[in-house]
Amino acid sequence: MNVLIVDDDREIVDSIAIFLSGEGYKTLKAYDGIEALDILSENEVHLIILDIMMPRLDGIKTLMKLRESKNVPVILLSAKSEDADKILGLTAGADDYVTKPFNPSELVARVKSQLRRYTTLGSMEKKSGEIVIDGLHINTENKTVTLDGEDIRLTPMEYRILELLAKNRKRVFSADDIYRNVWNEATVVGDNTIAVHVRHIREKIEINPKEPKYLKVVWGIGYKID
Amino acid sequence: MNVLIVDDDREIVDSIAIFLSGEGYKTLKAYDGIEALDILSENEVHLIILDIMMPRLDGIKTLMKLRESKNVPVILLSAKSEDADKILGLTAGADDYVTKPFNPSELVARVKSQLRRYTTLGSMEKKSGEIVIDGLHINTENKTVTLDGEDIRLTPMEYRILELLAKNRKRVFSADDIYRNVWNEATVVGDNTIAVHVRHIREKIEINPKEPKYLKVVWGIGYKID
DNA sequence: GAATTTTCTTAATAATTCTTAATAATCGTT
DNA sequence: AACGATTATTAAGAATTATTAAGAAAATTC
Repeated sequence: MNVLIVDDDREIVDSIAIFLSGEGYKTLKAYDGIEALDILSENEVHLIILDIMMPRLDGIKTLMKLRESKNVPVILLSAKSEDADKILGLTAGADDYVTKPFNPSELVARVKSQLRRYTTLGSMEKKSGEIVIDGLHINTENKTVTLDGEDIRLTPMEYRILELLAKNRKRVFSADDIYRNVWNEATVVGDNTIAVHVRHIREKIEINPKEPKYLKVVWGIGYKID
Repeated sequence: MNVLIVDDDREIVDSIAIFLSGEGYKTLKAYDGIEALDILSENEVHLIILDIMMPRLDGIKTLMKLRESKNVPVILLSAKSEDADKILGLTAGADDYVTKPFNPSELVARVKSQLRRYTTLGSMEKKSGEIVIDGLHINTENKTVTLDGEDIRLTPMEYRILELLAKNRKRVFSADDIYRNVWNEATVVGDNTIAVHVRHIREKIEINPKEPKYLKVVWGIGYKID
């Protein structure tokens, strides 16, 4: 992993470089914004540590310039701890903001944190996109359901109810719980909607709806899958 | 975008919620780690703001637990500004660390910063002019689309709708939203135009338009690609 | 300016969700 | 075990929303 360190104070650049090298990162150095952009255009850079106060081209302007073409994580560095500056920096496209003087270990931790998201990206959602309950497979990525290999066509509402119960096996949901989770609103009194949906789901995923294997009733309370 | 706020101090939770709601985020609330994990298992959460000091299950333990299955961005919140705590938190899998008392606007800026990386995902390298969704490649430079290598001929209007949805994956657009974005004007009542265009796009990019892989319907709301 | 393509309109059809009501199962009480 | 009360299941259909087909209107191309 290559980290570009940008600051007009060479001592700071060097000391940061030493800490990062110790953690196994390759470091590149620049001493103002123009130099930083030059290096960026020629090298592969995975993260940038960018000081704000610099001659020629300051950190914020550099950040805005590089954001036109690159999407690499940027940690801003600044002597000012003013909130307004932090907000400005973060709004301009920074991923983090550290005020000087800083603890080198904290900076290293923040570098690692940003890069971790880079490397483990893509799996923003659940790590496993599939819930398996015996023959019932629920793919939460493409919202598809198969039963013993056979594709099951569920309506959107039916799918959401099934996914809710499948995600929380053994937990019992009352009709009202389901309503809240799926519709995001309280139940209307004397409502039978959930029961109807449950029936439809059962018709599709149960061989014998009278003796449900998956979607079971808990009398007086609600429904569950276990 | 849904943000889960976790803190045993209800006042803090409520005030953060107010600020985030003002920015258009949906908020969910929990008052300890156990509650947080419950909510996480049932809801789609895009970012978590997590206090460290909490009864029952503290923030760090909660973070470690949820990292077993989820990869959602987490901003830690703590009264302690000790470097050691920050480092511990960041190492445990947090994406950011904010100390109390904090400036609400700064917190909002950090939330936006974390979510920006989430939404503009995939394009870690140069902002390539290409959107890739499985076999579907959309070249925003020359406005061309290919499906599994095959060239797809879309009309200008169809292309603009597809690009809009593809650029904002997972986001649901109502017919009116699409109208506003593509035509820059409000929808006429009782209009079916969007549905027809969607159908045409589907005919071209979906192998089986009945079971759309890319351009999906969200019943009662609109369309999306995810 | 004729031919072609693209966009929009209309209307019929299909799918999904919700409501209602009748029936069946379960439970607690006697 | 019989009873009434409660709760669940089921069926049928109404209301809502989406899909589809066909063709008219508008724009573009040659």
